[in-house]
Amino acid sequence: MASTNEQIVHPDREQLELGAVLHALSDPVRLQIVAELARGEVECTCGSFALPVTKSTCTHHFKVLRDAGVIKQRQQGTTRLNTLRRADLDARFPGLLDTILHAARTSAGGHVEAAASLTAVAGTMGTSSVRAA
Amino acid sequence: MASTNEQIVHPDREQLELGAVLHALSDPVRLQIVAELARGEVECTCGSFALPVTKSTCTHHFKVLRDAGVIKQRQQGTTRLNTLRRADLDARFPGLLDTILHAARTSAGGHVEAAASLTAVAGTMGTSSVRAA
DNA sequence: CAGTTAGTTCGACTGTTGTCGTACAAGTAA
DNA sequence: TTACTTGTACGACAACAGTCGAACTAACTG
Repeated sequence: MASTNEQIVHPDREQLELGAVLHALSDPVRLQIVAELARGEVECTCGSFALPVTKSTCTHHFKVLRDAGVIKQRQQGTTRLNTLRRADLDARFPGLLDTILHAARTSAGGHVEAAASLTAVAGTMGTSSVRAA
Repeated sequence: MASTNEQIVHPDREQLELGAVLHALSDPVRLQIVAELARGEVECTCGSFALPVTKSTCTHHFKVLRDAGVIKQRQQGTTRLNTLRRADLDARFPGLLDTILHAARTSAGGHVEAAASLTAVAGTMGTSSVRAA
């Protein structure tokens, strides 16, 4: 594993809180993560994101997203694969994710090109980091 | 006026930031304010909300909503009339407000009955606080 | 005029957030 | 085994958020 053998905990679908989700998505770094995650429906490692923060900060943001129920993390060797909990989010808050992602894409520009960097980085990644959905 | 003659500033439609809006709506008190504001399309005074906080905290929350561009405030005698900036929000972030309000209404229950209290309080209000849309 | 009403402003306080660096753990590759 | 890679854990820190109470301001009401 990446670190301790502590289990990765995710909230149940029924436990998702709107406030927590909105707060999780109100940070630009986390919104960028979710946007990249939503673009390609694949499992991405934490390191595959071109984020302007250090590793530890990155870990923190992924934990916030996970605790809010926005993403799911799965251990795979030394890496941690991330996926959007799209089904759960759509079930609890219909249309919320798509609406926010669309708003993030069209407005508040400047982070729209993030997907390109993701794709570029993904090309340099190892074997098991990305797999087709 | 309620206090100083300082002008009430609102951001332009183009200046609305998604992160700020999401952050503004991630607080339960503010979400309640917006939900009540959205229910009846009228101008409500700050005091017409049955909020579980003091006046000064209330002022703070209204300022956050105003700075984020979620609401518009207009001075009217000693009171301040609040309206949702629905048109601006819909223009910048299509569907976002309705989606969040719907999510707040259906899920995360417990604040759904807020509208009833608003109606009750509105009935006790003075003359110019509520007017038909 | 004095009193009431509606809301702001100003500290103050506590808790949370975003950030970092260093140290560490676990798997993978040489 | 020895590195290297990937990520976590742990302080630490400054900044911010939400809360309150007290003082204040301005309009309205008697």
